[in-house]
Parts: sequence; C-alpha cells; structure tokens
Amino acid sequence: MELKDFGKQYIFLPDATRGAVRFLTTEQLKATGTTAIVTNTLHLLISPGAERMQELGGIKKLMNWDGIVLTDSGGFQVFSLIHSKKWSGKVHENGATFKSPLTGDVYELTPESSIDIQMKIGSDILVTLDDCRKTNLTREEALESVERTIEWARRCKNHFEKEYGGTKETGKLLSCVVQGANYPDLRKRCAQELSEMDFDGYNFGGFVVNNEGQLVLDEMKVVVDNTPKDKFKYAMGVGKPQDIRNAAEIGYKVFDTVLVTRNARHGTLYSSDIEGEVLRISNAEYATDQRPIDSKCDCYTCKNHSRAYVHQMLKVGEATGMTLATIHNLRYYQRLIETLSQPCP
RNA sequence: GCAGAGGUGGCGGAGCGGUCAAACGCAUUGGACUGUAAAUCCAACUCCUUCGGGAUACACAGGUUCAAAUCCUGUCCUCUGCA
Repeated sequence: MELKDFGKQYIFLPDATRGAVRFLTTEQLKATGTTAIVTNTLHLLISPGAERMQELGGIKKLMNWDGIVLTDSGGFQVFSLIHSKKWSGKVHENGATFKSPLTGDVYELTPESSIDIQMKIGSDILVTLDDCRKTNLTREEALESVERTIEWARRCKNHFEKEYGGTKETGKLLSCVVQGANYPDLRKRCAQELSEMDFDGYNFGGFVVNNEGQLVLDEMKVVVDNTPKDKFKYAMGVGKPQDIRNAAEIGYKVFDTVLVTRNARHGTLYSSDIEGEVLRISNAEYATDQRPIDSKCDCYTCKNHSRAYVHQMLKVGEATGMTLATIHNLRYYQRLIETLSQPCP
C-alpha cells in the first residue's frame, strides 16, 4: 500500500510499542495479514534511545519490517505515567520533563523533540505531541489540555516543515490528536483549529471509553464532523471488536489497541463460534477441547492446534502459548477489518 | 531399639494461650484489561446461611484453663543421627 493511500481503507495496526509485537517475530506478524504497526516514541527514546535507533538504520531495518510504521508521540505516556505519578516528572507548557525509572536519566519531551525522535526512529506516520489526561476532567482542565494540544501540534508541524521539509520532502505523513475530553464544544474547537493547520490525519485522543466501558461515540462523531473529509480518521486505542465496528460506522478508518495482544496473553481470545465472540481459553471447559479456537479462522494457530493445546501452554506459562494466542487474536482482528471493507449484504 | 526433630487448609509453609476459619506462596475456579511500566491485576477458595451470622476444624484420644493450632498425658505416623 502506498503511504498516500493510508487510511483510505480500513486498517488495524497492532501495537509494537518497543519494536516488536510481544511474543511474535516479524515473520509471524506478517502472516497475520498485518501491514502496519504502531511503535512508541517514549518507549524507544528510553531504550535504545533516539540516536541509537538512527544509528541502527531505523525501526524498519531493525525489525526487518517492510510495512508501514506509525509512531505514537508519547502523549499518552505523558498522561499514563507522569500525570498519574507513576513516573516522577512533570508536564508543563513546553512539554514534559521526566526521569527514566530505568536509569534515572532525565528526559525532556517537547513538541520539537518528539518530532525529532520520531524521525530518528524512521516512522512513516508521525503523531503530534498532545496533552492527554484522565477521564472526568473539569472544564478548566479539559480546556487547558485542548489549548496545549493545539499549541503543541502547531509547534510539531512547524518543526516538521522547517527542519525536515514536511510531507512534501519526506514523504511521511503527520497526524494530529484531538483532545477535549467529554466536552463536545471543546472537541469541536480542537478539531476545527487543528483542521486549519492542515494535517494528513486526525486522531481521536483521550479516553475512548467512559467509566462504564462504553465507547464515547458522540464525542468521536464530533471529531469526524469537524475535520477534513479527505483525511484519515484514527480512533486511537479502539478497541473491542464491536467498538471497532461502531467507530467504523461513523467514519473512522484507522484503529489500534493493546487489547488484541494483551488479551491474548491473558487468555481472552476471540472466536466467532462463541456468542459474544469472547473465548476465555484458560477456563476449565477448554482443557480437553480438541477443536480449533475458531472454526472459521485461517490463522496458523487454528490450522495447527486445538483449544486444549493453547489452554495448556498458557496455563503452564509457556511462551508458545502466548505466541499462538497472539497470532490468533491478531488474525481475528485483521479478518474483522476485512469484513468492514466489504459492503453489507 | 535409643536419641533428637516434627505432624497446620489440595500442596508448601507461618502462627506457639485469647484479636485464628488460621499470614504468605503455589495450585484451583471465575473475572478484568480499550494511543502497553501489564506473560499483569482483582476476587473466590471447610460446610450451611434469610449474608446479620451459625456449625465443625490445626494427626488421633483424653486433660488443664474463663479461653487451646498453641500447655500436659497417651496413641499412631514421618524425618534425621547412632546402633
């Protein structure tokens, strides 16, 4: 697929946060039908570091990956690690300053440095640094987040264009993140102001589900309605299979979620044989089940192994169990994406 | 046979007079996970219950005490050392 066509069709990107989809080789990843992945700026910054990534020829060479790479900006980590005080650091007007829990080294993530790092990683699709926060924000907090996100997006774009020549020179795409929490007017304002800056894609940021676990479709729709029709819409972190279907219906084309791979490792698999499509492989009932996880699935796991085998391998903590489960879930998601592309009968 | 040490929930293992249905691990059984600090986390795990409790329980049988898994006596069993 040509990069310029990214997001014209539905696409699901697994998270290869640190340069690998956990428990999978690049070859196994390709075999699931995956054509694009997400890696993370902040994780790769901490290890192996931006300079080292560049020295090694970038993520694609390192992974031997010939598909598309999208780098998340680190905005979400700013939220989940620094705002939540899991890492020591602080968020300020200029970005975030924080200490690596690994080495104690102090890092400064700014809109400009985020772009620099993403360039050094060798990303195809960059994401602007955003000020992501928890749910249930007060209006003031949400407003501050929106204003900062817009300002940082502006700085990212300026830097990307001045320093690297922008999309024209690099052939890379730059997408931005829309914040605004659950305030539709703030979402709208954020979407409109970002649209004026003309990005290649618009990503729905913040938390995608409410406290009840329901996808925030209304907020998501505001963003679709207030961003350019011809640019891709990326629902970051979405989601459960049904959430992806619902988001697709209102106009989102690009998806990623940790659920697919994390659930696999934790024994929550997907199967069209099961009502509700969730199969908890660790449950006792599968200990002697000789059937494949999903009778309609064409993945390596389903073609070669039984539910009982995956159950047993996961139960005893064999890495192979994680691998087989991850392969299946990823393939399930890729097939889900294929069905979205087909017109409803 | 003699001398030590010891027998606690499915397993390992704390507790050594009251706050013990008994820490903690493991196993088991459910559940959660949504831009990955996650091969993680949560819950249940003697029986009954109208969820307030109730009844049995720490090898077995007695005993001391207001009160025993904890102290005493006997029985059975296990391990280590010496013959």
